[in-house]
Amino acid sequence: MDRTPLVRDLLREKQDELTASERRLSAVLLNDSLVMGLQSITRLAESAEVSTPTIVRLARKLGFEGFPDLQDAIREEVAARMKQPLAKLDAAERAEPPDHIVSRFVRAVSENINRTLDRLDLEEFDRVAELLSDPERRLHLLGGRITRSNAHYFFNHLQIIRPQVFLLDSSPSVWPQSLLDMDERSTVIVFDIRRYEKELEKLAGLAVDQGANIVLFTDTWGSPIEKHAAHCFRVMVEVPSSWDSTLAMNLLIEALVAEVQSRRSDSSAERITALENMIGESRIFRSL
Amino acid sequence: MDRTPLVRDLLREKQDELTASERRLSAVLLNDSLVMGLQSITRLAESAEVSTPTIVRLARKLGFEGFPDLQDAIREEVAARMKQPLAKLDAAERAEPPDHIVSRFVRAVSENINRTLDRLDLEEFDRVAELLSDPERRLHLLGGRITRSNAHYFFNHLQIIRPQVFLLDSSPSVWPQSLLDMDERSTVIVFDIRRYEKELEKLAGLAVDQGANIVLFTDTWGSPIEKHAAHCFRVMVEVPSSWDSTLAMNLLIEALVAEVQSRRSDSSAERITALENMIGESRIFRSL
DNA sequence: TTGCTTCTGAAATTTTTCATACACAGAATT
DNA sequence: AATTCTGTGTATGAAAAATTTCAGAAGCAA
Repeated sequence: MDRTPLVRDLLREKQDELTASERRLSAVLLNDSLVMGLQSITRLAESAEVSTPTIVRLARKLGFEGFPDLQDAIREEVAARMKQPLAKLDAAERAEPPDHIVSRFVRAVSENINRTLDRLDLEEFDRVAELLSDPERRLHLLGGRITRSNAHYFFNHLQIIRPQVFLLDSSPSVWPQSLLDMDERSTVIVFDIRRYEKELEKLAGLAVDQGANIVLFTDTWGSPIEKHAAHCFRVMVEVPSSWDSTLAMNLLIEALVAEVQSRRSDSSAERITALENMIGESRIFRSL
Repeated sequence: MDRTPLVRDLLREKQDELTASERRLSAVLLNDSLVMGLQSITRLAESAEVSTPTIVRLARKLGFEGFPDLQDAIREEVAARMKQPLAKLDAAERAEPPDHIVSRFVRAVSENINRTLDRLDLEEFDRVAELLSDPERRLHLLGGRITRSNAHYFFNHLQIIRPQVFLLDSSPSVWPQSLLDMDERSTVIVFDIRRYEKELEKLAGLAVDQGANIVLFTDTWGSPIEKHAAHCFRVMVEVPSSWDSTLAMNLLIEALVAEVQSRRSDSSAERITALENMIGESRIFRSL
């Protein structure tokens, strides 16, 4: 048997030459480590939601005679992988140099996420989800220099799901106006990681004085805002970089978004439909 | 069909009841971790030097309806084994209720990250890092409705590290002004995931016409911008939520930030010091 | 707009697969 | 020695798979 290039590599290599539906197919194949490709062409077509001719065309594009020929190559590849001990797969299969920044980064991020979850109190998560699902409560979001992006991301989604969501301006000079609205029917979500910013603490303190509830996202060292916060998520942020990683934080945010959405799926569905309509209409006015 | 008993175990278990040629067949199957069983019945028969009826008989003996049924079971078994051990990113062993949204989320995110990395071309990553590290090139960032937050995050960091970084306004009506600056010395970083936005593509096209280089972050289904892009990162975004997850994308962004920073660590250090000073001074003016 | 190219899947066609019927060989039983 | 039983393979056709053809859809250029 000639040293056929691996189907995986072929797929990745030719990715650019593939058409839309061929790429859909390729995604399905790469997803399950090619195992999907061991079905009949018909079933594979259904799985990938393409037609059988598309599959044949892809096979030819990769240099095979037809689908069965491609399938043979896949089978060999799978067989070869099955012989390896499982533990080795991860490192062996991925041909990355282990010291490449991406590899080191992923290791650090995995560690961060794991340790963040270790510390996460699921009941607190649920309580916060409930708090954020209450449409009667106003939500104010606020972040620091770096974490403002995270606040923005959270804001972006929450605003679609529910009413009464506000993102504070990046300039502290206009915060006082927002502060006026923060009372006992408000929840303030603050992001504050290392190089904690005085302004944030100041605002958090004032908000609490007015009766607002604070939900804090911070790192493990502890922001000064913790003492004001009703709920607090501590995430790991260290990575091999001059910067901190907010990935673990984003994970929590995304999980919260998913949970809040599912808690109010009925009402948010209406809201989303209304929103889509508006986007449709406003598009008319856009030029470019 | 939830046939929990593994084919492999079934074979070993019933070994005594098997006839001579059935046993020959069973040996072939067990030999290659069942992968041989994924061929057509004809070829499997040849490999094991038995006749096709023998194979059907064995399948029935094991409790399957026929050969395809057995083959399905084998395929599932192989697929299960091929599933990558998710490095350290695995919430399954954790004490969390496995069906809690957080747990499900983490599992999905792990998969996304692994698969995204599987597809990542490290050389392309390096080329993009180099592109972004060139201080002579202007960088314009741009995202869609949801991905704008990611663009913002990237912008936030790049702007600190290097000069000439610009974030396009969220309103397309003012894009033309930015477009003026996009020439062959510009790199445009576009984020575009599903529910691809026409405006983004339009802008990308125009930017390319002016000679700009496009770096695209998209999902695996393929944004229409791909055809304009000089570099393209495809990330997995599916999670158990109504929303897509941009975590894998954030990972790439953070890794790029780290790499760009380290490539120009000398010059960016100066820049950061200067920035810190400015923050220190401007704080004087802040009131609250 | 109009024609041109590219992509895609429905449908028709060819090829292969899979299961069945059956024949035959050898072993065990009468 | 004749008869049954068991294990096996050959031959066969229905069913499914793989390929080809072709026409419509979608995008692009002029």
